[in-house]
Amino acid sequence: MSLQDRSRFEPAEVEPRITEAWMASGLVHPAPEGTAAENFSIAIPPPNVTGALHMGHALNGSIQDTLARWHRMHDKRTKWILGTDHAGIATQTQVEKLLKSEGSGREEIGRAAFTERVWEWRAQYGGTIVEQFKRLGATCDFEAERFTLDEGYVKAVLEVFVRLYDKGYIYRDNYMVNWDPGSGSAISDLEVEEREVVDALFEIAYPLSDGSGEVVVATVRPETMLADTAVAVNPSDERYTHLIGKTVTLPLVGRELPIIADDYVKTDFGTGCLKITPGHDPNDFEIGRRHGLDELSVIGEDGLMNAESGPEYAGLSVVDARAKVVEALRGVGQLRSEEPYTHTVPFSHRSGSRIEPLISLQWFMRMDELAAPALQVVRDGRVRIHPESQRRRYDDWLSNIRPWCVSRQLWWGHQIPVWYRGDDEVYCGTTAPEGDGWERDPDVLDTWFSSALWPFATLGWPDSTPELEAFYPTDVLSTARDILFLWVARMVMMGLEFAGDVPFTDVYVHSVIQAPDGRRMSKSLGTGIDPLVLIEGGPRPPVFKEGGDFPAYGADAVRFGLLAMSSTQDVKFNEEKIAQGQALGNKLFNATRFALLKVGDDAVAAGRVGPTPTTVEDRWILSRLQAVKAEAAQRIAEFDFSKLSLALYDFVYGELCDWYLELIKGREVDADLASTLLHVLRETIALVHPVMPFVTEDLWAELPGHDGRLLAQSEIAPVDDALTDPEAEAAIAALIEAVTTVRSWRNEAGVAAGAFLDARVEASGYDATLPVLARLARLTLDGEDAATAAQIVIPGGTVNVLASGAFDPAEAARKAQGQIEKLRGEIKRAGGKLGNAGFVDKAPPAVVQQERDKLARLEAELARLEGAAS
RNA sequence: GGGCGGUUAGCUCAGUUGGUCAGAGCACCUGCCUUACAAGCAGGGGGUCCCCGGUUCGAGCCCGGGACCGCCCACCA
Repeated sequence: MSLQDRSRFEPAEVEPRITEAWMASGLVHPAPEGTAAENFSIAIPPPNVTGALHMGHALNGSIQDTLARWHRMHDKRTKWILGTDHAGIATQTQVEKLLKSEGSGREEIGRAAFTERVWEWRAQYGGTIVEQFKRLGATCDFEAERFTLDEGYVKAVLEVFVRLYDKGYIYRDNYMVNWDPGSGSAISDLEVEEREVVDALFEIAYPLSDGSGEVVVATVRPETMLADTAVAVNPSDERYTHLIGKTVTLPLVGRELPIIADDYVKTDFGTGCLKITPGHDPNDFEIGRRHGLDELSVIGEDGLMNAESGPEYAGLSVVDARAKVVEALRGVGQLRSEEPYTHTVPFSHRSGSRIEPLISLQWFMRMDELAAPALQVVRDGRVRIHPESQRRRYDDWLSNIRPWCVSRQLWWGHQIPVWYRGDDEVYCGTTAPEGDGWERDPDVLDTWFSSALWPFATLGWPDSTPELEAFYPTDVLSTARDILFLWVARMVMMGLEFAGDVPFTDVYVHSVIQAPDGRRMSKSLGTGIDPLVLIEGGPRPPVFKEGGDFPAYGADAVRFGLLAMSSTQDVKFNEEKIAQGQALGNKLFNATRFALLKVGDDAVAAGRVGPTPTTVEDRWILSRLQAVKAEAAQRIAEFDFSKLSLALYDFVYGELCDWYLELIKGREVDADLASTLLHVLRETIALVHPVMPFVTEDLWAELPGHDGRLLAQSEIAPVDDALTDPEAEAAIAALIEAVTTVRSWRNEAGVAAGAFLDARVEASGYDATLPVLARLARLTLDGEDAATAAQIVIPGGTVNVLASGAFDPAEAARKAQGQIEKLRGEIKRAGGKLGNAGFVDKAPPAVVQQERDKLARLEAELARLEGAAS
């Protein structure tokens, strides 16, 4: 349908067609040529293969695509690396659920069949989120999609593991880990979240073995006493120094426990005596290692009490065992107190289960050597983190880094490339060792281990490939705050260690969009908003006070809205910003319609497009266009996407449409005007394209003067300083103020909206704009001799309104009186300021002068108004 | 327990180095179908810039204290 037959932009109709054109053009898949310094690349944070597009993806997708399109349109070979993450636990859980629904299970079908099943699952559902990114208009490299478990990626992961093993950074050890009973695996510190819970705090008396008394310890986990191997006190705690070296008898168990001294114990907390359970508490574990204590385990990896806990408890759940232990202690009279106690305890971020600290044989990675250079590049500015405030977090974390538990007791993931034979033969390599009897370690690596290699593993590392040459290091990494350590910091470490350079030069940490009520957007809370529903229309989720359906806002509007919402801090979802984007798209659409209608088919056919100003408003809009282009470039450079999108909006509405298009409505169209108008429109559309790609691409095709390439493949021309025109800007600024002032006056003086007022303009600075002033303010300027009935003060003079029946003189007088009073007030304030010796003496001369000018101006205005009123 | 951020119009938020800084969008009120757009146009009302001190000729902005709200980190039983 032709443009003139439509009066509004219909995204649903246009988006599929445009997407197809982009994909067919090959623009998303750049040839691996040139160097990374010349080219522009971004690696997408790989979404989980199980995932569906949520608001975070939509925001980050909008950000990255805006950057990609911006740089592509500035003549950079641009690659946006795309792929998905195998997401060990999430995916395994998903498929296990599926198996369960079939009455089967992972243990029943075995490892090989299970992983086969996951691959099948991925083939069937894994492409969802990638397609959803397409709906957003994202120009990721869909032709080179990667997966963190594809063949090349496996090669990279194994290579990295082996090299780290050979360096001694990766080692296997019995160590205290965060055991997640939910997933049946160890997890890293970063996957643990602290939650506040109310438990009971128990005080238990441990009698001294020599019968000379007792010590009282406090605990929220009495069941772990079965694994106690000591009682600790602070060495400087005089209440207990005489007991150090003695032993107590562990109630219920009868084991003798030494009383040891350790600085960890606080003297001013609890009883000052601490039961030590190295097998089930991270602090006790550390203390135990310091003092060479036994490490007993009474809780197994299944979360149940094990044989070690004794026949009475073995097989019980931790909770049941706790009750039973408390009961038994009460029975023997050793329970001293029980009271409610609020504290924070660790939970698994993934499964939601309460973490069980256990000693377990796991693979760990020493991080300090890798952390030092990663810290340095950020301090040096080789990697810049935006906003700056996030840098501190990065710095703090890397400065206090601890070993990383990298093994997971899962089946879905990169299996650890270590083989064992017998009790003491160990082999680590990228391929299986020669010979018989070798058995591979069953564990897989933490998903983040492979994610850490993302920017270079996706480009072909460890091979030396043209892709690495052309696109590594990448330029920008845009991500949410919650994975700054989990992912970003580790990429920096791995990039420096293995790819020989930083993985990216700028990290942009974007805001988190919260639900409209300020809560976290979450599927389980019902506070989530599906970006696709915003694009396509559909029911509003319950977090909205007002029900009904979202209109089909379209991808452009959603992109604009999300960018406009974004900030350096978290923000609440604001539907109005999406609507604002929709309005902008529609505005551009209609502005283009108008321009094409205005210039006519002949001018379109002639295809002459370029800046050929013949009037002051032409010079003005060309000058303003340079300004908005410069501002856009600056906003991109500082990653301020909110200011970027709002600047575009302000230009299109506040300058191009409200004023320029209105100003030229009264003009005959000549070839120069047509050329200028089409030029301004083209440039505007191109400038908006990175934020709102669909509507702009659609309109681009309607405009003359392009070379057949898609807008997405075209350039945004650089700012042309020769077109910057302060004189024209001043003239039009005055005109705008004059028009606005007269309109306001008319409204309040009761002038009918369409009526023309007889008037005479007595003001300087309107030589070039008098006719448009008259037209836009609806003034008739031919009553030379008539008497002035009212005066309106405009920049540079007045508009003298002549007596007529078109306005109410009483209202006009009242309006004038109001203005006079306001002016007197301002004059008084300015006069007071200038009468203040402190101000005149101490303020900078320019400020004082400015105030003097202001006072003079106000007084002149007042004089004119009073002259008219008297 | 440390660290960071926030509090500005009814709502969501901008406000660079202290001096046209009291703003935008939406909502609201008034008037307009002025043929690009009623998903539009023109005009308008509306704020103790969280509170208390301080610095300064001058504070939304700087300093001190406080209140409330978020977030991150953290091994007090």
